[in-house]
Amino acid sequence: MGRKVIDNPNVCSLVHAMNIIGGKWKPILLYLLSNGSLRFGKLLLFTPTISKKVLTDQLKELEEDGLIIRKKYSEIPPRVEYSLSDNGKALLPVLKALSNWTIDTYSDINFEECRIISEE
Amino acid sequence: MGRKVIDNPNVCSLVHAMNIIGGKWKPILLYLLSNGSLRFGKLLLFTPTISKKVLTDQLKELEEDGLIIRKKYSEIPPRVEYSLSDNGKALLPVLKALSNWTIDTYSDINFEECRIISEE
DNA sequence: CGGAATCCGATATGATACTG
DNA sequence: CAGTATCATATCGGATTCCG
Repeated sequence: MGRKVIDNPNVCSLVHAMNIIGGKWKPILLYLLSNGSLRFGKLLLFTPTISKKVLTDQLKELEEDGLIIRKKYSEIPPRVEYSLSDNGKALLPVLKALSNWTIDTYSDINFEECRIISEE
Repeated sequence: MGRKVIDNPNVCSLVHAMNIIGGKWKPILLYLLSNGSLRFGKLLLFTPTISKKVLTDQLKELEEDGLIIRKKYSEIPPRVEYSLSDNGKALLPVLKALSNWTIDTYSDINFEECRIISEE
């Protein structure tokens, strides 16, 4: 009786990747930041059904994993700007490829009609 | 007071993508099937810490989402073979790109040392 | 052999109220 | 404005048992 060893960095790196960007809102947040920095309130506005707590948690995790940068201005009232790090920017093409695969594969779903609408 | 509409198929397709491949073991299962079909028992063997229930659930979801094909042979004892569908195969380059990004970005982690070992 | 059924704990997500 | 703190709920992942 031998031994089967599956020694594959691809598998393990994928598991790691899913831990990092697998959160429900994380791809959205990264995409929202792809055109420049946004304040906490704007991110909250653009993802309408997210709660403050969850947004805070996910942003904190993205920052800890080095995908976004949090810049706090010591003003009253406080202001915080979030933006993509270089690592976060490097992920955008991958997210784009994943998006394209999804659109091609599930052509019965009209992603054009999927809208996120906020009052401002 | 105007209205802010974020109408982006990229965002929505990404959410859909994460629903489909965001499961803890799904990238692993897809990768394991990249070299050909495998039986239920082999998949269970190659992902040692997974339970039967979770493996069953995840395979069922992957099948329902059209990424894998389940072929059941009416034998005693029963035999079931799982393989990638064309859609599943089309996802492999994306998973590879995600893997590469992860390895490049988190170079402090040695994914080479990450092993999955099973007796057989 | 390849599940299904059941139960359970852990984690993820969410609603609400409060604060510097 | 940008969070904390608290509580509640939902979903996920896992252990065990049973079955054709």
